[in-house]
Amino acid sequence: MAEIREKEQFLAYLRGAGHRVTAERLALFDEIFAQHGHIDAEELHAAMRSQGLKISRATVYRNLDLLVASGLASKQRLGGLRDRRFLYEHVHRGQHHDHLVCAACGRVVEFVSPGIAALQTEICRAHGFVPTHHTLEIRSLCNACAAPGATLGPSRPTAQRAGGGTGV
Amino acid sequence: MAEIREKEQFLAYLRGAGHRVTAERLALFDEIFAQHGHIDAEELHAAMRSQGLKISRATVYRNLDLLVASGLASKQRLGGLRDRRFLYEHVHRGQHHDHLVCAACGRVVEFVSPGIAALQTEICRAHGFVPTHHTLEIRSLCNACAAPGATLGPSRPTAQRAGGGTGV
DNA sequence: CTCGTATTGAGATTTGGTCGCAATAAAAGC
DNA sequence: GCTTTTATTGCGACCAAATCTCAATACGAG
Repeated sequence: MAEIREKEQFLAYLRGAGHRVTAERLALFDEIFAQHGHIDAEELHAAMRSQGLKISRATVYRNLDLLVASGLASKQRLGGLRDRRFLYEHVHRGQHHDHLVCAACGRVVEFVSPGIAALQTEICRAHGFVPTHHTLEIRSLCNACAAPGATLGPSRPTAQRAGGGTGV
Repeated sequence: MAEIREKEQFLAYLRGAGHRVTAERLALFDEIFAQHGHIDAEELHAAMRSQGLKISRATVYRNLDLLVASGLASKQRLGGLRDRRFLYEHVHRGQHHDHLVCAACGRVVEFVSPGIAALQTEICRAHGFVPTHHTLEIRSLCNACAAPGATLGPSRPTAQRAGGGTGV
């Protein structure tokens, strides 16, 4: 549990924005920080219920938006299989990574690339976009799915984290 | 009307895959090539109906998938406002571009960046993805939406095309 | 502790997209 | 050209994801 700073930040955000601090909001915070990778609202709700927590679906959806507004969670649809639902992910102060997702099986790999980050900024500036709040996503095919006789189905929705700054 | 080659390609694809050439398919082809930017299935359907064409919603959806399978149209959700629906775009032989989309107003700018394309390939290879079929999307904020007192709403859903190879 | 009001829960509703099936119409064969 | 076969169409029902409504609840200011 090293997300104490983050919880402080969440509380500060809530109070600063005139929102109340409710048991549901804290529980949701805990849950999303307990989760490892990308998770959707439905799964999050199920996970909480199965722990005996009483929280409604609507509340999960509503408060996820709050968590995103506070800057502590990101919400995005990743391409490929799982793009039917929004996926949420907790954010650790300032740390940013981008996503490489397999268009066939939905596998997600997180990566950090200084090179691409720089170009991203260039491109934004060149086209009248401000160079902040980027989100970059590359949709491609993982080796397994690209293999000749690939089954082309959801194999394992695992997300692995790539070592920072591969130098690429 | 310079999309004669493309129509040939579509017909070739249909026959090659054992599909029939129907009036609806040709009409849909014409419509998507008559459209300028990204358009969703619902809008496409409405546009066709308003021209007096009789085609059902289901048929539009079904045949859009076909058009994508033929390689003549792309289907993707772009981040930001309009990410509720899939957006379609006709594809001119082999030409590829990526998207820069405003997370607030949904404005989309198309760009081509050799530099980013190269890094994309590197990153794919580095993480066990095959370096083909990329789709790269940068979500950020356009100047208008990032401005201090921005209204933060859908201003104009126009898509402008950026000149090829900015050298960036 | 009391009170005003934001928040919650349950279910209805909306939205985007797919499905099942009878009617229709490509296109192959004669 | 006329059948025959069978993919395709259109319609409405259906499904999933997310949002909304509104009465009941509970946070937190005073």
